[in-house]
This record gives sequence, C-alpha cells and structure tokens, in this order.
Amino acid sequence: MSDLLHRLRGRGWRMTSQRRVVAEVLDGDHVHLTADEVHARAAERLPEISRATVYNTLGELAALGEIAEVSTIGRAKRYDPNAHHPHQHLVCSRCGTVRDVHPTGDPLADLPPAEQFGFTLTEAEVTYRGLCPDCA
Amino acid sequence: MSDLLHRLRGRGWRMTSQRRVVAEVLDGDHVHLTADEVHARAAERLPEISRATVYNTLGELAALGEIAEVSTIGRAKRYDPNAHHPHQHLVCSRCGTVRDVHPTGDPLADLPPAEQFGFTLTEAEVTYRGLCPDCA
DNA sequence: TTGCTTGCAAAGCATTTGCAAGAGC
DNA sequence: GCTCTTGCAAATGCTTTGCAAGCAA
Repeated sequence: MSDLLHRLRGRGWRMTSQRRVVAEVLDGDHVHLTADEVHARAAERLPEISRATVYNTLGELAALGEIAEVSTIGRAKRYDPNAHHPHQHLVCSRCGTVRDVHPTGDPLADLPPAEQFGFTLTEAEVTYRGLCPDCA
Repeated sequence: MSDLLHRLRGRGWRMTSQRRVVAEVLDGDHVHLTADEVHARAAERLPEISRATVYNTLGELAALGEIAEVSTIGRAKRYDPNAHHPHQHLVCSRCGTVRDVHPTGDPLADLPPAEQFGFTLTEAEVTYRGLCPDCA
C-alpha cells in the first residue's frame, strides 16, 4: 500500500494530503470506482478535497501507469488500482459492476501478423459482458 | 445494404428520410464513425437533419443489434455497422483510428467457469491497442 | 523562496430529453 | 387521423481548465 506512495515519491511527485488520500482510497480492495466515487470516499477523510483535484490526480496516476482507466459504454470511466497485475474485466451489462478476471492464454498472441496492419501493438484488453448473479 | 432497410421495415420501423440517410451513411465501408461524423455525412444529403435525430437513430439501431457501439477511453463513442460479422478492434492509442480485425480462437472460451463468478456471459470484446503506421 | 498544487467556478464535450410541429401508414 | 418521429433548445453528466491563493520542498 505505501508501495504506491513510495513509488510516487520516487518519481518526484510532490506529496500532498489530497494525493495521499486519493492513493489510499484506490489502494483498498479490488473495486473499480468512478472518479465521483473516489471523490466521495476521499471526502470522508478530507472534506475539503475538490472534484477537480481528484480528476487531476486520477489522470496523473493513469498517465504514470499506476492505475488503469476502464471505459464502459455510456457510463463514467472507472479506475482500476490493480494495474501492475495483468488481468481482464467482467462487466455486468445491466448494473455496470466490474470484476477482475484472469483468462487463460495471452490475447495478444491471438492476433496473427497479417491482421496487425502495421500497428505496433502494446496491449490487448478483453471485456467479458453478461449479467451478474444479482441482475440475472 | 438495403438489407438493413428491409430488416428495419420488417421490424415495424417507420421509415423516414432521416433514418434512411443515417442507415445509408453507416452502410459505407468499414469505417467507425462518431455520432457527430455520422451527422455531418448525413447532413450532406439531408441538410436539415438534426443531431438529436442522429443520436436517437443510432441508439435505436444499436438496441436492435444492427450496429455496435465501440467505446474508446475518453473519446466519443464510435458506431460499427459490421455488427453481424463477429470481429474485434484494433485502436490507435494516439489518433483513435479503429480497424476491424479477426483474431484466431474464441475469446469467450478463454474464461474458465471458475472465473465466471456466476455471470451469464453473452460476449467477449477484445480491443487491441497500439500505434498505427502513421502515428508510429 | 520557488514552483507545483489546490479549489473554485466556469467552460467544454458528448449525449439526452421535453415539447410542439410535422410526417408515415 | 392517430401515432410515431423530428427539430429545436435546454438540460444533463462527466471531465477539463483558468486563475489566484496555498503549500511542499
């Protein structure tokens, strides 16, 4: 947990209470919070924190590769604190819940060179969709 | 092409010039236009068409399963007219271009039951990311 | 001290919606 | 004619930004 704070400090991040709180919120369980949810949880500990700061901080953390942005169609982005452990996502089509999953095999390996069209591939992101037990 | 129009008529869709034009625009090559781009192209043929109508029509077509929505992080949704032919997407991380690709194997098969957490799976969507030849 | 960060409020997009006028069947 | 669809404009939801004041180093 303070791993994250350490890494950030090491990268020359100026440490502020706002940034610490955002990092701590993300550091919880394997949830995938929206920016607004992060703001709400952060505000429990630091009531004055602004939404803008939360957005900025999340954007920076994502740019640093410390967290990943998960885009879901028509909904607000969610942030995945688990960026250092490769995994994919299982999304409920009804309620939007996101869960980490670990498929077998490497999706990148499934794209033959002839289908790469000269792109320099960096990653393959898989989103499994369906209904969660509660919504089914 | 008029396949699409036929199917829609068959489903009880009231045919209007606006809807016809939107369907025709989507029916082009393998492009993946944003709602705004669809509106621009539709307006070339039917200048009075409104953005709202384009959005509504695209939403309906997507709900009917005739086109697919492609969500890209932080950018406007794109619409994929090729919904009846299974395929995945290759996205340029820099310019946002989207290309259809056909990986080997079935991504759904890569998620073992133990990793399905009680979800009723309906689809697996793979997004390959990288830099296109122009941006590399 | 110096310069990066914050908070506020306003701006910016993408998209949706309410409602009266208009068109399909 | 009845009903569904359109267009406008306003509203919405999410996110970014400009700028003065504040704080870390």
